[in-house]
Amino acid sequence: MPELPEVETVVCGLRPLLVGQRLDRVIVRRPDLRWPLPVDLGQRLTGATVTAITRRAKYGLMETDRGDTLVFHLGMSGKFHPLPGEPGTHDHVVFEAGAVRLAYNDPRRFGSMDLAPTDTLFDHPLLARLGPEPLETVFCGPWLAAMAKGRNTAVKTLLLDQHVVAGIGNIYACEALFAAGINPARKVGHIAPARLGLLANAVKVVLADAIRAGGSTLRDHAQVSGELGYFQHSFRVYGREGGACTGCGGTVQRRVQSGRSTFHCPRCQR
DNA sequence: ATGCACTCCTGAACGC
DNA sequence: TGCGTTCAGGAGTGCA
Repeated sequence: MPELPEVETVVCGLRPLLVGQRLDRVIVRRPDLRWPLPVDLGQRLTGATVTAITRRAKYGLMETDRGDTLVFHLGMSGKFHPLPGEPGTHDHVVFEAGAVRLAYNDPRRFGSMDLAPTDTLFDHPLLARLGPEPLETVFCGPWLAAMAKGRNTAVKTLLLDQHVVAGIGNIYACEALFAAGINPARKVGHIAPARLGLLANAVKVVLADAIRAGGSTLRDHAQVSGELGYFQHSFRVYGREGGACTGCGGTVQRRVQSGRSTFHCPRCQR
């Protein structure tokens, strides 16, 4: 389940393979991902040279010399992998550039791709209203406090709101709340600003550590090289229901919060 | 404006 | 062994 660290890992893997390369051929084999791909996506990318590959929130951005940028989201199960032979069932888009042949593979098809003009890229509806990057300095305790003001929602829900801060998903929300010692169900409007400062800092530390580990591989995530991330071995609460809390030895609990599993230690997180 | 349920999809894990 | 059920969840949509 790609969140910010996983997308960062994928983008870093794509960069050395594609930046500076001319895309000889881009073949759309299955256009019905989360949204229908633009009908001319393959045609518009074919012949273009990739000039940069970056990331915004959980989106990858592949810029070309034709004034277009490919915006892609990995959804739940999207990955890029080298394609030595024939494409398989879930290899929906194939990129060929010289000796490089890559497939975008996405069994669940929650991912998406679109093309946007580079000069107005951040006006794209998927990107325009995103909150700040969690690793940038704008995202901090005072920012969280401003976002929390007057809100009656659970603190975990606020962390998952991409308009508040962009790129955090279920796993890292759980881990950051544990690191900050805050109960995920606590109403965000009632948390002292100082504690929100601890939380903002915890988000940064958890994400930076996860990027360093190549992300987390649970079921789906893999780097472009096929290597697996290993941050899942560092989880303190996520997926550890019934296990001993690494902080106090108590029991990690799971509860469902707005349809998602939330893991926390009731003793360490208040 | 805010908060919530619902929806998309498939493979893995689980229960009988 | 095999079938049916449940779960995982990012994020847009639509409703109260």
